[in-house]
Amino acid sequence: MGRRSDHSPDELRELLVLSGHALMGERGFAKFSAREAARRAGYSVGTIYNVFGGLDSYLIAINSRTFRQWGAWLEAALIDAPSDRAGRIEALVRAYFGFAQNNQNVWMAIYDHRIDRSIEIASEDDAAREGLTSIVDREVASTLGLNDNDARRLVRSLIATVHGHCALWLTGSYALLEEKDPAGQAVDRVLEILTHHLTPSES
Amino acid sequence: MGRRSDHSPDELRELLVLSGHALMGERGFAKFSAREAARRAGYSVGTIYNVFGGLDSYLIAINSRTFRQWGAWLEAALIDAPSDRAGRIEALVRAYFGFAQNNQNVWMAIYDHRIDRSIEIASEDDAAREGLTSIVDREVASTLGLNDNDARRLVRSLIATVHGHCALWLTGSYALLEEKDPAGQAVDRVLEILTHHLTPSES
DNA sequence: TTTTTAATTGAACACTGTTTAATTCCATGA
DNA sequence: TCATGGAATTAAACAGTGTTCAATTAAAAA
Repeated sequence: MGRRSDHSPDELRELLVLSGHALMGERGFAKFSAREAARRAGYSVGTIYNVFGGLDSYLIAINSRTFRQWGAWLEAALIDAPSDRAGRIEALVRAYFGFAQNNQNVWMAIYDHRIDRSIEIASEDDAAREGLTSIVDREVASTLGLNDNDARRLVRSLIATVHGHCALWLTGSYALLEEKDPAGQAVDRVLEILTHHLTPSES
Repeated sequence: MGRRSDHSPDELRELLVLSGHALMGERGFAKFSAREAARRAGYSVGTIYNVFGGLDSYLIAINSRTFRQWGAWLEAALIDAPSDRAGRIEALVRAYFGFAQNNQNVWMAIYDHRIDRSIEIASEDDAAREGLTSIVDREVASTLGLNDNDARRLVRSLIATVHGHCALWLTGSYALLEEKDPAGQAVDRVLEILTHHLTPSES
């Protein structure tokens, strides 16, 4: 069992997040077990409560790791993307789907974990979430002839549009059960929406 | 405790679905307990396994009830809706959101319950799910100048679009945290998309 | 070296879902 | 009317879970 000289507080925190994230990837949210995650890290459950204060905060930390990986995945995809607007949008949406498909369990865990509004999320975890939308902000909003606030709202609405397709697809929900290319549908919808928000000179 | 003369098999099935549905509404999927649902119906857990064969089938039956209520809610909203196309679409989307907001726990349980692909859903439960999309089919697809298959795909993509807004909103996800009128955003996106798929004479 | 302080554990508690032997009840036949 | 066969129902057992907290252990301070 772990001795406190084995790891600094930060190392221990990281170690637990790593083992928890790996377990989440194997089992998914429904079958996740904090006991098992601690066991695999070489510690006992209590340590998780010491380090994170509670299960919710631990799960938030695990999901934050997913958010950071997701952001990096999108950035990587944008490097190889074409330079025209439609091409970049398509690359972004397909990368969104690609990450979700290649990391189904941890991706879905983000939305499976319902956080009570009373619990406040640490600024570091908040940043991980914000990082993702800021990529889309940078990629989409700046090209639109809208004031900042309208652009912000539109970007978030576009994220919701893509999310809806991805979520219904990966959860195997009825609506998209027979759809062969959900990402393609999402791309089409996003581009259709965007043409409505371009100034004439941009279209 | 329940005696078998108290209820016919069908009545018992219905009784258990009712108590389970009520409990789901109170507690939500994460805190749902089959034991407690059976207890409130006046039976013990084992009865649920007898009647439904397993927890998954029980949850499917509970969610089917939600689907039927949801469908009825939409139909009711369409009766009072204006007769112009945009007005009816808006009424439909807002009713979609309205049901979800007024029945948060049971609505989310639909998507929280991940059904293993191996488990087959009874035709009755399938119909409950299909009923919902068929409402949108009837309301939207027939007005479009598309062949049947394209219209089907588009309708499902529109459902995914609305679902994404509703899901991110109700789960309190980051993207829509500050959005005051998520339903309005969904309506706008749907209408923007639809104008792309209308024949010139319809627009 | 002893004392203090903090990290870590392990056990207890009240719950789950799931299975199965035992019980209880009902309908049928004598 | 009463016994019996069979089906509905239960209770108990099992292996887990999250959560808390006294007891223990190890490192740091004195």
